Amino acid sequence: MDTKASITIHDIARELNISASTVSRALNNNPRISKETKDRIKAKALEMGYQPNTIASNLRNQKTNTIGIVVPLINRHFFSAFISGVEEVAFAKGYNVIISQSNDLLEKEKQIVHSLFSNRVDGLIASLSMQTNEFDHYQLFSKKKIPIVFFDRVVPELEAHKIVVDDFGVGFKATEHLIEQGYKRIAHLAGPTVLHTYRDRMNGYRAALEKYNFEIDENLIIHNRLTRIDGQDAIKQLLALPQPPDAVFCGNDTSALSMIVYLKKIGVRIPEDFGIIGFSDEPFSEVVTPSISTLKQPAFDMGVKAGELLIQEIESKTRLKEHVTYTVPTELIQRESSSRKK
Amino acid sequence: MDTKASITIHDIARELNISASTVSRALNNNPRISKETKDRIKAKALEMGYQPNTIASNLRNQKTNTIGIVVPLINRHFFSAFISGVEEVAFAKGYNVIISQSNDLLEKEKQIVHSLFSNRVDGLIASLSMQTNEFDHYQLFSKKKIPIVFFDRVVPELEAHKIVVDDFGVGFKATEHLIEQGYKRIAHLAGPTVLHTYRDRMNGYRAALEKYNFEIDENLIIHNRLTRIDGQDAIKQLLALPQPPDAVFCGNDTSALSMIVYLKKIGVRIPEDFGIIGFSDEPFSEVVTPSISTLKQPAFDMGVKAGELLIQEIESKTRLKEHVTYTVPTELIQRESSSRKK
DNA sequence: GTGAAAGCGCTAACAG
DNA sequence: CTGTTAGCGCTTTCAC
Repeated sequence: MDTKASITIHDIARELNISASTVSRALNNNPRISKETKDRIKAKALEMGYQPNTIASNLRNQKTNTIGIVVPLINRHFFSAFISGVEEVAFAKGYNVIISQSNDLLEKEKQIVHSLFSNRVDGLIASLSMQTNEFDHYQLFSKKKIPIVFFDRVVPELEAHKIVVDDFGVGFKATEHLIEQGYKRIAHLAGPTVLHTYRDRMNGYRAALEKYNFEIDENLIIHNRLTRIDGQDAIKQLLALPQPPDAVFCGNDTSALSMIVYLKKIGVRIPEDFGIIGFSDEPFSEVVTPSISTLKQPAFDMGVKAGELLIQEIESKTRLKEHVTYTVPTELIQRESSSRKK
Repeated sequence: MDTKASITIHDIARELNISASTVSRALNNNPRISKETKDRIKAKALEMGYQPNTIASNLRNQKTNTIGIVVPLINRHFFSAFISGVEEVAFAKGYNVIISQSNDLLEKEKQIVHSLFSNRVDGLIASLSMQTNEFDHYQLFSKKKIPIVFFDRVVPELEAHKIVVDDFGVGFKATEHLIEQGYKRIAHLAGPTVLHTYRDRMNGYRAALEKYNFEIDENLIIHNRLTRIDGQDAIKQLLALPQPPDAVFCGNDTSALSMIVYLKKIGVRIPEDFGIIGFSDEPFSEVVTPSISTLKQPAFDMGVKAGELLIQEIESKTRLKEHVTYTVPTELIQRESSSRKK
C-alpha cells in the first residue's frame, strides 16, 4: 500500500527512538543538535522518503512564504513578463507565488483578494482592474499590516507601495521625439481619463507641445480604450478633420499598429507623410513593417522590483512608515514609424 | 490595536456563548444547525470581520484546493494563455493556482515539484523543461495517487494524463499545404529530436513528402533550438546547399519570422520565390509583413481542458485506471507567407 | 441541534 | 544536546 498517509516527523522519531522535536530541529538545521544525530536523522528521512508538510509548518509559524499576485489578465505580455520577474525573485528567496486574474472585473477582484487573504499570503502584489473604483477589500491587508505593492494601475488615494512608470515623462518624451523628427501637427490617442496613468501621459503630451510653442488643439486628442478597432476609428476621425495631424502618439502599440495598417492601406507613407509612436513595446512592435517606435515599459524589471520590495517589507520587523513609490524609467525606442530624419 | 491576532471561530463562539464547533458548522452551512443560530453566527462573523483561516482548514481536511502549475517560462504566449485557461476553470471551481517556472532547467524543475508537493497541492499540471530527461520527482505525486496532467512537452514513458497537440498531423498538414501551393523542394527546421513533439512533427513532414512522392533529402532537415538566431543560421545554411529548397516548414513562428527577415533583406520574394509556414500562431504572426502562415495551438483551450481534467480527477473518489491522452486539434491558418496560389 | 475533545503535522517554550 | 508539552485554527467524531 502506498496510499498510506504520508510519513511525518513522528514516524522518523519512532524509527530512531528519539523525539519528534529533535527530528524537527535536525531537519531545520538547528545548531543545538549534534552533527552526528543530524546526519542520522537526515539519512533516515531520506530513506523513508519523508516530505515535510508545509501546511502544518505554515499554520504553526503563522507564515506561508507565499505571495499573492492579482492582475487583470495573465495572458498579456506586460503582465506575464511582470509576473515572471516576481516569480524569479520570489523563488530565489523561498517564496511561492499564487496568481489570480481579475479579468478586469471588480467583483472577481474582490473575491480573489479575500481568497488570498484567507490563504494567509505574506504579502500582495496587485494591479487594479479597469472597473476598480473602491478599495475596501485591500483594507483587509493594510489593517493587519500585511504589505501590499501596487503596480501599473494604481490610485494615488491608496496608502501602499507603488511601482509605476513615469507617465508624464512618457507623454513628454514621445511628443518631443515627434517634434524633433519634424512633425508639425501632433495628435494623441489617449486611454480613458478616469485612469491616472492616461491623464498623466496626456499632460506630458501637452507640456511638450507647450515647450515648443505648438498649438494645443483639443480636436487632436481622442479618448477610447485603445483596442485595435479604437485605433482604426481614431485615425479615420483624425484624417477627416479640416486640418488633419501629420503624426500621432498612441497610448499603446496595439492602437498604433492598427493605425499603421489603415494608413498603409490608404496609401499614406510612414514615416514620410505620417509619424507614429506607441507605448509599451509589444513583441510585435519590432517586427512589423514599418517597425513601431515606442517607449519600453520594463515589465520584467518592474516585477523584480515589486518582488524585492514586498519581500523586504515582509521580512523587516518594522513596517515602513512611509509608502514608497518607485517610478521606473521608460526608454524611448526609435524605430521606423517615426524616423523621418536620419 | 489592529495588529491583534486575527479573530477565530473561538472568538465568535465566546461572544455568542456557544461552542466553536457550532460556529464552524454554521459557517460551513451544516444542515444540522438551525437556521436561526446560523443567521446569528453569520451576522456576528460579519460584524467582527472574521476571515476564515484556510491554512488551518487545509491542514485538518488534508486538502488545499490548490493546484500547482509548472511551466518552462510564464512569459511566453503559449504558456501564459494556457495558464490563463487553467486559472479560469480553477477559480470557477474554488481552486487556487500556484505557478512556477522552471526556466527550462531540470534542477529548478525538481525543486519546484518538491516544493509544490510539500505545499500539498491537490494536483499538478506540468510541461517539462527542455532538459528534463528523468522523471523521479514526479513519482512523488504518482506514488501518493495525486493526479498529474502533463501538457505540451510530455514523454510517452510517463504514466499520467496528457494534453497534446497532434504533432504528426501538424507536420503533415503544414507540409501538404506547401506542396499544394506548388513548392517543389521543402525543408524542415525542427527542434531537438530528444523531444517527442519534434520527432512527431518531423515524421508528419516525412509522411507528407512520401504521400506526394517527393524525395526526402536529409540535408533539408535541420535541428536546433528554434530561436531567432537559429532561424537565421538555418536559412543561410539551406540557401547554401547545391540544391536549395524553395519552401520551409519551421518548428515555430519565431524562427519563421527570422527567416523572413533574412530573406527580405537579401531580396528573396515571399511567397513568390519562397514559401514559409511556422507553428503556434504567435501574436506577431498576423501582423508582420508578409503575415506568417502557421498552425494555431489552442493554448487557452488546452489550459481549460487540463484544468477540468485535473479537477475532475481530484474530486472523483476513484482514480482513473487508464491514463487519458487528449489530442487537441490544430488549425492551419493560411496567410501571406505561403499563399502562392489564390 | 449543540458541546467536548481529539487531532491534522509541525515548532518552540521550557525544562533538564 | 534532547524530551515534554502545548498550541497554531479548524473540523469531526462521539456524546447528550
